[in-house]
Amino acid sequence: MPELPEVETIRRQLEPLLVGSTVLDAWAFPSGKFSAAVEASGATIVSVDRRGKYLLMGLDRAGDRAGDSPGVRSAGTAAEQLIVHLGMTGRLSVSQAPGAEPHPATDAGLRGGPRSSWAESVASPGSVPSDAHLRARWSLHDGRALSFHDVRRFGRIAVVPAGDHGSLPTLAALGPEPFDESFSPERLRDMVNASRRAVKTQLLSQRVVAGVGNIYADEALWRARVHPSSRRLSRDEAQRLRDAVRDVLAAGITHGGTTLRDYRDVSGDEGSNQRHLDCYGRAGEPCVRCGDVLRRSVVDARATAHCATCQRRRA
DNA sequence: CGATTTCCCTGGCCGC
DNA sequence: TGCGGCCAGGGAAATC
Repeated sequence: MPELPEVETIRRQLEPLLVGSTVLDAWAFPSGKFSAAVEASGATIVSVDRRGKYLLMGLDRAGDRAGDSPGVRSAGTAAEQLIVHLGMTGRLSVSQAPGAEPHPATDAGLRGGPRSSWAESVASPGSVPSDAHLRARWSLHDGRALSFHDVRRFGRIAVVPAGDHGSLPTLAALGPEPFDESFSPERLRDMVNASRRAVKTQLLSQRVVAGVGNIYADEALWRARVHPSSRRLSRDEAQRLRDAVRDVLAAGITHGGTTLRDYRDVSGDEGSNQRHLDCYGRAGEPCVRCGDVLRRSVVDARATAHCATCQRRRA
């Protein structure tokens, strides 16, 4: 379940691997969610950015600006964007040098065949994505390839004119980045109090702040001592919640993301933030702050944990 | 137009 | 061992 810290971890790894690479050819799984991947063929990746949980790769094509010399092109001038949302189980990986990995169409290393040196070098079996779940593959000019695997197909791929996000309404209406100045306690309080929806629902909506999913929402609310079903925030609560959202996301990035089951980074490695969770998934266990047993509930159709003692319901 | 509901997907796990 | 049933859940579309 990649949220902002997981996507940012992936972005940081992809940036040096992909910037300057040209897509020679592309393949997509036959589904409208992924078919746009082939539209990146022929383009050069000039930047790897992130907004909320969306990965945005700037694309430029030779001949887009006939007068430009190649060296003049820079990030921010991309004509198009390749947008990838990882959904629940999406994974991106970049193959090693040409020939270092078995071809997906072969069964080498799968059943009885010799295992690749790459597969042997990694610890967890889950770090090797199954070819059955390949959803898109971009062949690069130097023989490497960028692959997108997604077991449950909740992910999504789009190629759009730069900044034209009309086909992705959540991205188009995305709230501020959590570390941006504009994500202020005042804005958080105003938006939450202007709606009658539960504060956790608002955090998950992506409109109040970008990039928070179920894990980090529970963590932030617990840390800020705000009840997930609360519908109003005091000034103090808004200040605590704003700070807590930043704190838990920053910790998530520091620890390379949270791996509960599916999440892996570009190298196939797990994150370690799951060892630092205080609330998410801990219903029935004692609150590490006060000792009361964490309660389980459902908010916005999402499993929710909270401490009834620390997180008082206001309204 | 905002709020609410439904649907998309499949592997892992549980009970029988 | 096999199998039905249930759960996880972000975002888009449909509906209220």
